[in-house]
Amino acid sequence: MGDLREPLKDLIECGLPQALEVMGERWSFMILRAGFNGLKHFEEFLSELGIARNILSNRLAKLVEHGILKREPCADDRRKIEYRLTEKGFDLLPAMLALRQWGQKYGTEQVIEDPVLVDERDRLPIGPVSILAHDGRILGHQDLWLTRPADLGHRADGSIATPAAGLGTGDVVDIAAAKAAAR
Amino acid sequence: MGDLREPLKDLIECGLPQALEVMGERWSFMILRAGFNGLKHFEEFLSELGIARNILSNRLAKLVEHGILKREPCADDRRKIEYRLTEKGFDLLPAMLALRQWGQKYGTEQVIEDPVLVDERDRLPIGPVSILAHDGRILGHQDLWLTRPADLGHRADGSIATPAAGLGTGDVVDIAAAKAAAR
DNA sequence: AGTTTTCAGTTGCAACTCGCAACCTAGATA
DNA sequence: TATCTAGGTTGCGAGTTGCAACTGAAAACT
Repeated sequence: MGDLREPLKDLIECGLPQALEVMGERWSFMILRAGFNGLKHFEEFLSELGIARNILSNRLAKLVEHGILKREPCADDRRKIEYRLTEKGFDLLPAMLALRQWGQKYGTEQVIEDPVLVDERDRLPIGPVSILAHDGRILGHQDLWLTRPADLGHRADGSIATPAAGLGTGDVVDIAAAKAAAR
Repeated sequence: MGDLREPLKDLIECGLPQALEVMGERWSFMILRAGFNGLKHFEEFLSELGIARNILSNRLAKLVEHGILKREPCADDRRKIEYRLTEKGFDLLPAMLALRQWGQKYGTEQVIEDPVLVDERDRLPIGPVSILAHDGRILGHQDLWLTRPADLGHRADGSIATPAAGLGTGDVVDIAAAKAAAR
């Protein structure tokens, strides 16, 4: 497949484009979810997702290529191939859950989650996926600031501080100001 | 393994497909990120992202339609239109950050994050986006299980409990087993 | 052994989406 | 008035998706 198009990758000032390169594809997250649910074989994914064969083949290959799934021939039946999550794949769980929780919160159709995801220790439902401070406090978007590495640990003193929830474009410090100055 | 596997249920049992309906589109997350960075106007998104005009127009309309952005004519210049994040849009921050952190962790190219996202209170970098238990403990994928709502709060006793961390399909599968198999 | 079924694909083709460039319209600016 | 600017829309070629049919090898029946 000739990739004449990878504009996303050009904006490599944060990890987002890198993540989207793989997971931004149409079925990637659904396949990942199926993987978390324990599906391993081609035909399982096929009937579970209702995806076209060629697309599934292509997506699985891409996920394997990017190290999110491992492709291994089955021991007992050598026609079968097992697609299993790698550690890299498992590390997508927070992202997937966050997306899922968001979809659930705002989805039009009221989703009655028949099987509920719980903490195995006390069997109580898990809380929302959260952004944590270094000391474990839960942060909201109001609590986030953009700083240069050099300024780490220094409190804002009026001129250095950035009243913006910037998230990694590579813009210097104050994004709004930079934009304003640019015209 | 799961012999209790129930007939495959619809995929719509979890919020993921709902979330992907909007955010699964090719540029949605990049536009969202730009929104978090304070960009508001069409031409700003255009030059920041390098996206085609028609696609940007289409994506913005879809994001507005889904209530992630608000479209409001500018007061001072009536040609201009402001696209601003709604609360629903801001609620995507954990998902976006989780994705970004994953991309940063595994990205091929070493991203030197020049501006770092920090907790505004102490200006220390934020921690990883995490799955929390109801009491605030950070959970890994080993700690997650799938239960029926009726069984909430009851410890596993061998027959009722479901040793699974399925994430919405209704399948009953052990995520720990999947993880063990992954290596 | 010979036939059939299952698994994991590949190929061909129609429909759709993307990206680029050009064009359009209302509102500012000179 | 003419021109510029912001935010689109339209047309076209290329790329992507989905469906159905075909392949090839390894099990499973007969």
